[in-house]
Amino acid sequence: MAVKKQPEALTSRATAGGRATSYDVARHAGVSQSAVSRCFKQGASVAPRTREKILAAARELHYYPNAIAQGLITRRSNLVAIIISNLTNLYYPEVLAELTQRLSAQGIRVLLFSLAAESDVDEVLDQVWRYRVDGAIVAARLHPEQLAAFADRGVPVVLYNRIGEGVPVASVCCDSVSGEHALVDGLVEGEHHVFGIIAGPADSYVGEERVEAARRRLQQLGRDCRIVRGNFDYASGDAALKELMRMTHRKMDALICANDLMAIGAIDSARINFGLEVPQDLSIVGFDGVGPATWLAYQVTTIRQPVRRMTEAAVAMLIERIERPELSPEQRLFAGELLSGNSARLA
Amino acid sequence: MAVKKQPEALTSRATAGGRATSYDVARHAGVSQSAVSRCFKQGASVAPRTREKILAAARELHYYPNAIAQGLITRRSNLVAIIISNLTNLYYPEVLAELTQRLSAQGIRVLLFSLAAESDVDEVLDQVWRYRVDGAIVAARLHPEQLAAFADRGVPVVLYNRIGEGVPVASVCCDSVSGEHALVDGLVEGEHHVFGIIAGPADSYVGEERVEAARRRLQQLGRDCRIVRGNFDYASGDAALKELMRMTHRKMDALICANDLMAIGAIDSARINFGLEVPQDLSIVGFDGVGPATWLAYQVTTIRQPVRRMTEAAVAMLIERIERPELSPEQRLFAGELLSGNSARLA
DNA sequence: ATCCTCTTTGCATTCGAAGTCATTTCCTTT
DNA sequence: AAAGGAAATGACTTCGAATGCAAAGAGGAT
Repeated sequence: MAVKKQPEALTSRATAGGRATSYDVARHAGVSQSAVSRCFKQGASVAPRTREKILAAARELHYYPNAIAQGLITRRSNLVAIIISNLTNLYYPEVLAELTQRLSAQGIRVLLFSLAAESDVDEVLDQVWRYRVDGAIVAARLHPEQLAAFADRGVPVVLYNRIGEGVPVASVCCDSVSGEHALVDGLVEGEHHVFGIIAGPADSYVGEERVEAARRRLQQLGRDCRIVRGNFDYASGDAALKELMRMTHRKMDALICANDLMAIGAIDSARINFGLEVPQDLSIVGFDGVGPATWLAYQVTTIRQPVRRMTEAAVAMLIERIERPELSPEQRLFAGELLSGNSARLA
Repeated sequence: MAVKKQPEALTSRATAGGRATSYDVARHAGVSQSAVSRCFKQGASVAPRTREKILAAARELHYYPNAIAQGLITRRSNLVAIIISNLTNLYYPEVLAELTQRLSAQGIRVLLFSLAAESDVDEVLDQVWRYRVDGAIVAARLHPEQLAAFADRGVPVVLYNRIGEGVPVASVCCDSVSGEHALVDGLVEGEHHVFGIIAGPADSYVGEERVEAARRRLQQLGRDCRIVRGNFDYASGDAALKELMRMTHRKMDALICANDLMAIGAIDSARINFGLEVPQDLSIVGFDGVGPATWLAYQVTTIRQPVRRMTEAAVAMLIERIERPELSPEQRLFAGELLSGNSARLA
């Protein structure tokens, strides 16, 4: 059995250009390491004069508590993983910025994972486990087993704009159904007759939900529609419009797009490739309320997601669950706001 | 002097729903903790049969090495901070996604900091020091003292699209001078006479550099110009155009914008607010090559930044410096590519 | 069987801060 | 002045993995 060395045997690294430790500060201030630790902890018992001495020493040595060491001993990394699949979507950067700033404000750091392909998910999760994140916010498609892995490991998750498929998971979504109903109702009352829909990629939860909601509502109101699939980007809006024009013999007078970017692509295509007036000849609506939707040239009629409220809710839900892991999985649905815009003749 | 406890006194957490440690795996496989550690380390000496046993145990217990503990002992967190000021810029999401994916591919994790206001920088840096990141990529304005702090702490930095002001720091930039020269030369040869410039916010490095390059070149070619300041966003392109039209009595026939987003705002404004044809009545050029610049409605004549090559260089430079901190600060300048587009009559 | 080398393995220690517990200090009260 | 109690402080251990070092084992040559 070995005998433990005393702290004073440690050499100071503070002066050697490296980073100071709590021991360095302790020695410099003539106190124990425990005192230094307490000094940086909220509500710990330290005499005012001692605190002063220690803080002065800390300043002098440029001491910053090592979050890695803190994480090890407290079992709280103060890290949250944010997993996002397609950052180039125009919609997600805003969400990411909001989430990051809100988490920062709560003293939580963001470990960002951006997926190039869905197949990378497992590698990403591997890293998520290794870093012992306190929680995760996910805006990417996960298999049920992958979601279950979070539960197994006791890592709280909040899904953003998607729900757990088969697995109960906390989530924050923008209500596709009410949004699409508002759009469809407006279009129908606006005397449109031939409807087209541009769907998102098949593996997008919100994409499918929006299209399904729109289709159902049209059906309820006795209207038929043609559906073509896009992939959420500008070019696919253009391509899908061309396809729909072919299918409907150019009779289409209302187009519902699963997101704004495709709506914008379709608007440009209608005007430039088909010489149509939007909305006189063709009404086009989108979903999301991204920045370009309000540009003068477009003024897309769309449903704006309440990003601030949604991110606020996501962060709040996650933090709640980090602090009280027993909380049940809750789904929060936010109604979007109808932006009347100028790209559709709504009643 | 206290006597050290033996590892077997530790209780297993592997079965308790928590996370398995290397001790749990060791006990399960009937070996020592050191063996487990070696087993997960590249090129360490472990007998094949032992390795098998350990890997099997690890799989069974869902063991993932604790990156926090590894970081503490090895003094390598494998974390890199990415500090970005305005994520909503349309240009940065692409950069961020590229950087994140490239770093991931190198086994490095990204700690993301998104600034709401410049004043937040110091709080962000505080966190950067605490997490003992191995390096940082910065696309935000830092004071010389803030840059110096990185050097003091031996944390390598690479600046993205900005250079160290007064402090030598590694950086990756897109060449504003050659880019603006190409644009200006094209415009001048294209028989334009009344020039306007929409600058970026005064605190933007690239903004100032681009405008200065354009202004100088115009001067060299004996052309005068009016300059109005925007803030890089769409609305400010519109506002600045109005201001310039007022200043030049609507005679302006060439407009140089410090970025694409303002160019797009100006194009829309020219068409919609002033009934002008672009480029027949007014040529407008931008800078960046963001997604919307290639949309059918705009087809902005601009300089596209080679984002892939730039991010690749930034990551490579950072990793080099993490491994060999003595490397000198290098500045790498990438030439942009002229996208001829359709928003300007170039010669 | 003996000796020597090379590979495997385990022990003990270390990274830096947090927290438990025992001890000391300080102040108040009588 | 003594006693009581609260506040302040320090010694020591702990988190989980990496690693220097010594011991043990395997294999080869003689």
